[in-house]
Amino acid sequence: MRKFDDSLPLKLLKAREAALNHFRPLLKEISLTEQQWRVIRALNEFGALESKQLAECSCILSPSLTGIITRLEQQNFVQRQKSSKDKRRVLLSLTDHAQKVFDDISPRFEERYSKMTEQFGQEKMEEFKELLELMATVKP
Amino acid sequence: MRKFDDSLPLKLLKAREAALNHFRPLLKEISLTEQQWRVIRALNEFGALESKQLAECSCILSPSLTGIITRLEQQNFVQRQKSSKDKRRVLLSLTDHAQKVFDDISPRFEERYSKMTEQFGQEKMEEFKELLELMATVKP
DNA sequence: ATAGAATACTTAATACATTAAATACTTTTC
DNA sequence: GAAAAGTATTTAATGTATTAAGTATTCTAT
Repeated sequence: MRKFDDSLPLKLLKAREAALNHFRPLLKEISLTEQQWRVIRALNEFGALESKQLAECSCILSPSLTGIITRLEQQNFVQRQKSSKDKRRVLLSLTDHAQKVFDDISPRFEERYSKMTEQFGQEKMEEFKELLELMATVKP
Repeated sequence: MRKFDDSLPLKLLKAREAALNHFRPLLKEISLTEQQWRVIRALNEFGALESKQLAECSCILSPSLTGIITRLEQQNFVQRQKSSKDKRRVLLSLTDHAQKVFDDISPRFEERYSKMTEQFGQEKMEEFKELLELMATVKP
């Protein structure tokens, strides 16, 4: 039978852990969790987003996102704003403070990302990302 | 700057989610979480293990494992046994019940694993796993 | 125009992740 | 041989994952 270690989900977990280890020191430095940072990155790129859209693109389920946003709001990183057209919807966006923190720190993330890519190998990384995208499309 | 979606950790997360979706229905059927199943699979392959070894090989941190084992013990899947040589250590092993459940269900996991591999492509899967292993070794 | 279906978000409950600190035991060192 | 340093596991505290259910609002079909 297939060995324990020959498990795709486990390998994906280990690879992700290894990748994240390149960025944890920076996250710790700015006292943000991995998920909080993902949310901030998404809002930085897309501007204001509704909760559902943000959940979709950041790969976080709505119930989790509610708590994450609440905490980011308390720390003055994100602001909630109810839509006037559809009162069910909530618009989320970065505060000026968050934008500043992001602009300050993101070059250092980029730097580490480059080093990681370099260590892994540029070409391999391209190939790797393509395979990851392909796997993301495989349906049960 | 690099786009939000062009993030290795995010791609790894999405790929893992997609992979896990192949097995979630089975896990739900036997009412075990992904982590509980990982622990059971490890104990099935390696027999009795100390807590630290189990944490290491199943990629679960010790504090998390304590809770997981406690719950598996309550459900009669795992038994704790203190080492007589070193009273700090705890030996963990599957109960007969767990072994039976494992033997019954694992062929169906294998079946789904094969289908997933087939959909993805056998050769691509080999290549993919190699890249994942390589990534797991890249250090910050 | 309105009952009922659908949608967006939140709450609730349980399980796991992460970091720090505590506990209990073992090994080292002087 | 006892204090100090180290180790294995657990506890504690906070944050996130997952599923189900609740709330408020909007849409749809009569």
